[in-house]
Amino acid sequence: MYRNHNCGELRISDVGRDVILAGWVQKGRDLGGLTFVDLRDRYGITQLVFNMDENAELCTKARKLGREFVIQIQGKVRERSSKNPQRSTGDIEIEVRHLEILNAALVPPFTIEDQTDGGDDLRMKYRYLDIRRSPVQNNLIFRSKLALETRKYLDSKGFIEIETPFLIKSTPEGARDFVVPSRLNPHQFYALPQSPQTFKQILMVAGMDKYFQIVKCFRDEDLRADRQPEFTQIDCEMAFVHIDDILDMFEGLTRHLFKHTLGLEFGDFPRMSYDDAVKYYGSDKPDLRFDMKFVELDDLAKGTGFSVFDDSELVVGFCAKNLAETYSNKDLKELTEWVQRPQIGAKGLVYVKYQEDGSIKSTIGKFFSDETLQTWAYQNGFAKGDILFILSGETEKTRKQLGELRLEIARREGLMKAGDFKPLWVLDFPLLEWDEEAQRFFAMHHPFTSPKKADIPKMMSGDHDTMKKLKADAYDLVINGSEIGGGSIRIHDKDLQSKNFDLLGFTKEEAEAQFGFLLGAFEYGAPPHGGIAFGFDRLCAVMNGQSSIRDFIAFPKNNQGRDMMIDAPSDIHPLQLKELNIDLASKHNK
RNA sequence: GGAUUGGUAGUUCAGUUGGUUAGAAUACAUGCCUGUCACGCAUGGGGUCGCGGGUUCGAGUCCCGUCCAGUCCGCCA
Repeated sequence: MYRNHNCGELRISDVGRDVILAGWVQKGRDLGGLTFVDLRDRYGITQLVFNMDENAELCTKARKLGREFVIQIQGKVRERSSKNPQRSTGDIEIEVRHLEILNAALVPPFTIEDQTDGGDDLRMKYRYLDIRRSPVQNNLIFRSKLALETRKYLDSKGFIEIETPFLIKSTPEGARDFVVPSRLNPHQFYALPQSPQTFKQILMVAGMDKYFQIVKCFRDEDLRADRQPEFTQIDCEMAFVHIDDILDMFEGLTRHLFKHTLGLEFGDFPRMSYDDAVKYYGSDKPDLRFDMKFVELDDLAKGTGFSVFDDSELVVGFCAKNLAETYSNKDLKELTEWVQRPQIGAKGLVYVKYQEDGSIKSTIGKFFSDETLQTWAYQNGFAKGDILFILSGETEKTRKQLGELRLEIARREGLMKAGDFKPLWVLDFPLLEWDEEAQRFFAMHHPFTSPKKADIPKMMSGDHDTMKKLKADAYDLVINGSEIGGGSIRIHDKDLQSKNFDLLGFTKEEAEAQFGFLLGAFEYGAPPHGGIAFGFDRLCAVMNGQSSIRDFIAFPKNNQGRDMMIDAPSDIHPLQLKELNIDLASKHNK
């Protein structure tokens, strides 16, 4: 027997008990005649004590233990004479009788402590050491719990978990595919799924009307703190449903998950149209933990002879409460430079300070009288002490820029509070998105998304501008400004699906070659259906108030898509290449 | 593809205007210490200043190139 207790469970009530423990040496404290060793496993830390008077040989051995040695001890639980209330096992210690070193360890390259001194790349390279740290362990334990609760809820609602294949067909729409060469079919490739989308739709046609899967998906795009090339989705699909059936079901799932992991309960999630989200928050995923809703100032600001505003498509601003006295001219200048950075790209930043004494201070004071600016404040409900930030220009760009500024102010003012959760449904996304460069439409969600019923006739006959305005039965679940889930009612009619492919620029032949199986399935009795997919890694991170998903993934990839621990991707043996009929000559000729 | 920040001891970082032998903390090693739990005290070892080139009497510091890492934009149906 290696152990009969773990390192986190012994209490004062266990005093006198003979125990066997095993684990890693967290740290030793050698006081001369007395040596303490903290023994750690994933359940906690238990203090071992060795006394020179009682057993000099054993104590000497204990003094030589290094960090992260794996040891097994046998001893008796006893009450401490000086307790440590910081630790759950702090009332007791183990008076050790036998000590066995199961495995010695090198000095770790960073400290295995909650607040480690290790940088990110070291932690990734030695991920097995990093995962010994309790913050990372807790994240992985949370993830496991979240997956379990997901299965519990969906099972209770009659969902069936069905696995779909990883080796599938590459399609040009959407993200870049990871491809896998086929040995049996020379010069042909599988693609790894970006999502099980078409398979879950086929399952609906097959009559498995409530499907889900906690599944890996793969996208060969650049990485971010919240984006990995392989990531996990809670992928769901239901047949015979309208939008509300889906929203209700998965609002229920979200509630269940928050309740059973964090103990938090929510009322009904607010719902907002895509158009309103963009108009009032400059984003299709607004963070509603704070206000700063946009106010459009066209009526007030235009037509007064101030050309910057007169020449703008849109003049829009928001009110930052109680910042007039906090933000100095220097701060505002710095903020102006911030919005002018190429990543944001605004030309300048206009502000109107409605100061505590009632006076107005503004970058546009030269062009507008104090009375006029006071009217702006008055009409938009600003109070003394507030700042009105204004951007102007082309509508879409300006809204996006102001949305970024809104988030930046929130960051600076600490308004993005961890532990505060503001879920939101964003509804009625556009069906299509025009791509200037490619001179064609792309599906905003994906090519299987159903247009709103009322828009179907327009879709059949409409011109270019009408197409831009088509709305889809598509929805996103947003929490704290993070897109947690997205889905849609799908097209289940062959002709409508063909028309949609047509709008997206597919020829009949291309549509048939790439999605013929789906179009074929639709001819054999496809039920109305729809679904949603949750970004599982991102949900874990958001629920824990973190922005990076990497610490919720046991073995994540770095910015370059590399696994630093196993050093992948890597070269493969020429024989493997030969078997796959792949010639890398071009690589060596370079 | 682009913007930006960083790369100095095992680790996290400091290093002024270009100027003596490159520092701190922590980790590590040795010694002392019988109630520590961020133990304490003393001593010690530890550096290709990412790499290559240039400017200079002299480069961790300035310039050019390059590699690596982080964040962001593009991209991510």
